[in-house]
Amino acid sequence: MSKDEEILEELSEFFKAFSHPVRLKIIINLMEGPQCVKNLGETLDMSQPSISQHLSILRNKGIVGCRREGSLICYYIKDPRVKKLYNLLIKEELSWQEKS
Amino acid sequence: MSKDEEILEELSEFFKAFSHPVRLKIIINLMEGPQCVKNLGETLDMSQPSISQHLSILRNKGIVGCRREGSLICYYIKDPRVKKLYNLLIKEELSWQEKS
DNA sequence: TGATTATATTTTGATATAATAATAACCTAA
DNA sequence: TTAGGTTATTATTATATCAAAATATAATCA
Repeated sequence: MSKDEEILEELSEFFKAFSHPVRLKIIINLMEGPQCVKNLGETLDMSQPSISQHLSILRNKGIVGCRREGSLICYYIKDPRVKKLYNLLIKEELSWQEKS
Repeated sequence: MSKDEEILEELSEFFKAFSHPVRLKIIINLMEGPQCVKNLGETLDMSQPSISQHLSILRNKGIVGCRREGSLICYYIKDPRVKKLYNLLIKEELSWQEKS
């Protein structure tokens, strides 16, 4: 596979991370700051395994990172492109977010 | 479904359009200007039905539009978010594109 | 150590998406 | 009207994704 093909593969994988409403929710929440899985689950009102599965997808793509903090595992946005994308296209669509 | 849920659904569908390398290629080509299906097929070296299927996906999401021009059908970028996204995240990753 | 809380992984079944081949539809020109 | 070139649709099969349930792992605390 050529260099350009690889780039397109990687880019499409990046966008695939954003192509599910639950993952979008997770990403939007993490944009406000690092969160542990438990908090995410409570905020989004979803089952723990479901949250965990989507987090592992985001982790495998390098979109988010995580660190253990005692008994909790704290997730945070890792890929710098996320912030760009959030500011450019996502933030302004969200009615519950103030535009700054 | 709440308003916010709908927004997230729509956004995730938008990103899904970019989550396949062939669709990315098509979009990148169309960013340089409108193109007929035949040209796209030759440029991307892909089967006509495959191109046509991906174009119909992009069409259904409102990402691209098309018009007939004689015996050809000409596709063009329709969703204004595409240009933003292209300039922000895609252009700079492509080695064959000059950065402006 | 055992119990509890927090998180991850695996499995299963349902659904969606993909590639390919075959066919249909549409336009133009002879 | 027929032929040739262009595009779309359909059907099929393979693969990927999804949600949900069950189970496993890891840390903390009694």
